[in-house]
Amino acid sequence: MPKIVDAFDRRELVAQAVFQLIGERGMAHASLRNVAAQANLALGSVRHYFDNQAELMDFAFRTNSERVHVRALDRLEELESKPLPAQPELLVEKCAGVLEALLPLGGESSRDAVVRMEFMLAARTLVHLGQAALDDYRATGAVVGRVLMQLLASDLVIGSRKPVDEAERLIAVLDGLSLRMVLQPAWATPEQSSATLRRHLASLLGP
Amino acid sequence: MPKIVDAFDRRELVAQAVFQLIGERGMAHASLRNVAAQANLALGSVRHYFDNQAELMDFAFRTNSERVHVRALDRLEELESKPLPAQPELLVEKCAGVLEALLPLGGESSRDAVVRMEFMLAARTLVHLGQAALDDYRATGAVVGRVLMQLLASDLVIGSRKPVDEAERLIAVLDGLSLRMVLQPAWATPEQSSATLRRHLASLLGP
DNA sequence: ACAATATTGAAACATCTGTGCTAAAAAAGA
DNA sequence: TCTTTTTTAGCACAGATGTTTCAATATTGT
Repeated sequence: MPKIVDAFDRRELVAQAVFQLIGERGMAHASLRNVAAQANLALGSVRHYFDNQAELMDFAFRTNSERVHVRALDRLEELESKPLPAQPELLVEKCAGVLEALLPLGGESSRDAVVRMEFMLAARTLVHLGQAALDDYRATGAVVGRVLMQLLASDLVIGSRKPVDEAERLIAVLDGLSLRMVLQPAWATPEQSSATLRRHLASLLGP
Repeated sequence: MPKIVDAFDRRELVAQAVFQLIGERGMAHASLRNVAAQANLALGSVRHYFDNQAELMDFAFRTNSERVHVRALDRLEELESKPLPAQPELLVEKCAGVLEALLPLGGESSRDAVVRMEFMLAARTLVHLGQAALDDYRATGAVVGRVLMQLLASDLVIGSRKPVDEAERLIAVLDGLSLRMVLQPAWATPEQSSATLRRHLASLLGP
């Protein structure tokens, strides 16, 4: 029997190369040849693990989406496992900590968010990425929804806010902050966005 | 002297073709040949009015950006020219009317917003579009800032909100709503986004 | 050592891209 | 009508892309 290279590892290594290329030079430069070069592989090798470019892109998209949401879900489950803090400030802090996993606040999460945005926009016209985009949307919707439940359940909430409405607004805030940091990182700093997110969450509790 | 075709009209006609292509098939398909075909022109003709593809894209970007902001500024100046309504509901309605010019709520504004988003993301890696993207950001920042001034000046505002902070948040809401409608028009309807925007504005006045 | 087969490498093909260059067509002044 | 100059059209080139095809390499079980 021949050499057995763990196919999963190999595919993820190629996906990493895709992320690097998209992050630094944009989706247009994520060609098979560029990806192969970035991963130090031959074009034939890449095509041995992925039948199509479409399959490669779908895999990379889903891998990226999973990375982001796993980060958020880890923090979320840690939040849900403990009793909620009684003070509003602490509660806001906890919830913001979860949601910040969805923002490009530096390090790995920054490149992930950029790549995710590129994939999302690409999925608008590349039909074979449509399902992955839908799955991504559902995943972030679930995260935001669960965080919001924690907030609104803590009888600290003022007035009668409809959870669905506030989820819609909170998702908009998150997407907007994310978009701005991706497109104009010089203008939208992590500290600024972080603070804006916290202010928004606080405004859901106090007036 | 030869035939004199109004160069401005011609350039805008070509830009229209660019918008159509980007809106329907994405930035990647906005090649010179596709643009020429879409505009019923020969490749040589397009190149007669634009030296580069870079120049064409820059012109199209700025034309698109101008369309969006002119729509908003028209409504804004009409708002600023009259005394502010005393009732909170009417004030919110007026301000929302201005800001809705920045959202893809159907008709021409929908395609404009989609195209604008594609250009913005493209400008992240295409350096020759960087300046146009910056100018666009400044323009929407100015619009949002002026609308917010109207709101906060109307001694209806509750608590002590810092205008800069609220501008940041409002821009995020607008960008987020816009992004979602562009990427998932089936999930984010105009009515929904419109309502969310109004709720956000109302929350700046009442608790 | 040998054979089987996953893995790699490379060449070729058709298509598309931006750009440079040249020449035809067309229209308005003389 | 003739001339001038914009406008249009088309060819050609070099480069890049996805895909197909086929041969060479390398590694593991026997």
